[in-house]
Amino acid sequence: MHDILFKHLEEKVTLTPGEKELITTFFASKKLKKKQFLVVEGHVCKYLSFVTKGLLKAYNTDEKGNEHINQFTPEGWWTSDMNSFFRGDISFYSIDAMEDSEVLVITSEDFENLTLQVPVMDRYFRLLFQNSLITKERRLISSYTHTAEEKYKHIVEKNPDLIKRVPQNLLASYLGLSPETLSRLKKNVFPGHK
Amino acid sequence: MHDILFKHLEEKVTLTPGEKELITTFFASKKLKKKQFLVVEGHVCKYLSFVTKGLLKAYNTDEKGNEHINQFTPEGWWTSDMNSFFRGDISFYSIDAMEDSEVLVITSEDFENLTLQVPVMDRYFRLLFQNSLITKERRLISSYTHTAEEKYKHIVEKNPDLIKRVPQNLLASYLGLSPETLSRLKKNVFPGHK
DNA sequence: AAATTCGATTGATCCAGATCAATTATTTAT
DNA sequence: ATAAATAATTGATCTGGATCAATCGAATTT
Repeated sequence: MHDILFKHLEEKVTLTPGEKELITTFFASKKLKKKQFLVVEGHVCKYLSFVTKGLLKAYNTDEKGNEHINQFTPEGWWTSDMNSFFRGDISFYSIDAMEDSEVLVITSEDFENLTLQVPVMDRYFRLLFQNSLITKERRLISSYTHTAEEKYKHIVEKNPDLIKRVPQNLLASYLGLSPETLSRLKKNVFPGHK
Repeated sequence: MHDILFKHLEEKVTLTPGEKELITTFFASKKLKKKQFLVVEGHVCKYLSFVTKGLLKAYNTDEKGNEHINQFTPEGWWTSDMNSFFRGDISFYSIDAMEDSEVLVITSEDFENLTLQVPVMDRYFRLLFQNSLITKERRLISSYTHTAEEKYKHIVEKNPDLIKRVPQNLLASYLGLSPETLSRLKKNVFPGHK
């Protein structure tokens, strides 16, 4: 259960058996059925969650009722409304399961204790956030500089795996496009294909 | 010189006198005249820089020759092309001084040594990156959901200080707008004013 | 202080992608 | 299996903001 978590932690930092044991005690396991919510927009996001199985999505609903997907989270990745989790504000995003899923969750108080008791976790999350920041920055620049078609080509190339698991309308939302636009531009990207 | 740096570090973590002394040895001071480059797009970004005076900008030039500003960095903030600095790739951004400025710089090897010798720096940067990530995420969602006018109103409200120091065409670039659009929408936001 | 460079404004036109609407798959639930 | 709900496609139209172009203003440079 925690094996996937340790595998990921140990890609970035070295852990002693004692630290591993301690880390285990901080996380609770949670099963989510498809469509079940982990966080609901407007509530406080109580958990930082590591996905061990399945696929979640985090999204915001704007004033006009349009949903904007912020993140897809498959196995081996973390998800949360960070602003809500770390600062206690109400959550801007809802997070729900796109498939039957399993997550390891930690509360913010426990997160604080974990980093104090196992300082190398600060290093792990420093590296994790550092990488996320690089990715997020790229996405932001891409949102300004790339055309709809370029954005689609790019994600197909970089995340072929994800494309297969995600309905097209939700992928459109993630890319900041309307479903119609994504449907149309596919013909240009794969002219010959069904 | 390093005082501003310590003031900022100590907002997030506690440092012993010994740690402070050690930290000091890792940073070199650098003066930049207005328009001078700290990094040039296409080269490796050698430094992570803490601005102690002045104002820098980080920007990318796309295929069509348009500049897209990624970040304005005034005193008390960090700047770098993180992907280049941490991974050694060539830099996607250029960074230059918008005013005569002073920065404290650290190389990536020294950054690695710093975090190993002063582990609490991992915590500091974990917290720093965590906050940056929250901000960057908001900007990304905003780029999809908000109109040009909303983006402008928002930044005027949140960064009134910055607005005064930044020419309008560069602010437009930061917001992903053309200078013409920003000029026009101002009339709607401040109808009475000159 | 004149000259040059750079930024801001205003007007006219254009276009990528959104929106509205209808039709046809494809899932999901019963 | 059948019905109901949801997703994808296609067509027609609209629009926010970009682009092109000219003028005006402000700041640097010599």
